[in-house]
Amino acid sequence: MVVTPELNYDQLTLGEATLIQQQLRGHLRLEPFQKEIKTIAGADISLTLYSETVFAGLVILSYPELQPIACSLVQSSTIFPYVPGYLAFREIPAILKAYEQIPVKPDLIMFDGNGILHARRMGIASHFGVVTGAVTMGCAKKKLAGQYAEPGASKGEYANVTDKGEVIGYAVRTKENVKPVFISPGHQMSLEDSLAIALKCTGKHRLPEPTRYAHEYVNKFRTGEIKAGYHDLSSWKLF
DNA sequence: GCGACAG
DNA sequence: ATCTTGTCGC
Repeated sequence: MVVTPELNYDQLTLGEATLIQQQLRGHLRLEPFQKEIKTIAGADISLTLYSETVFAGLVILSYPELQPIACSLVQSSTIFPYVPGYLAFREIPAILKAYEQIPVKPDLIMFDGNGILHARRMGIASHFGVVTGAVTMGCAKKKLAGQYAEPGASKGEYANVTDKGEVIGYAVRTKENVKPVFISPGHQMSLEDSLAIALKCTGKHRLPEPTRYAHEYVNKFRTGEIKAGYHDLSSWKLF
């Protein structure tokens, strides 16, 4: 873990936020992930237009089955604006609350955003990983930084995303004839790990199962279909 | 100055 | 991100 003042992110200036990102970058670890993966979580937030209310959540899936087994939902608020490159300061406080509420932490977390595929190599997935010590990776729907050549149209094809001469992630075709998603390691895993895991989490949709379910659940949470708290989603299957 | 720009 | 209907394509 790392020294982080209070998460007074709401009061930070972009200059201060940049300094925090540069400091956190010094703690990034991208060594290959060794252990066996048994659970993987998807993290995401849902917002209401013109409101500072944030509906955050994580959905834990079994791996490699990719079946939802639990979810943690929390309502929070933020006044930090959305600024490309600083998404972490707007979403992490809320996601952290939902994460702390989980009794048994997942082996790794996939975020709806980037890991090191970021101008300063400190996207939301990397930021959360360094702050909590968790194993993380990113999966964004649009390119934030770098350049890439359009990958082949078949599912599973991919292309490197490079920036200043280094590979910082991949543009991955998770479904035939659909726009690619952008994969990158967040913390405690290698570039290759992130790509391999993303491909194994691909189902019938463009978004990998972890983030797809996370998006679905936080949205149901925002509309009132599901209540806040930690919910076990698999016990009923035992009967 | 110009273009790019996760959610 | 969110507000929204039908519609084209696999």
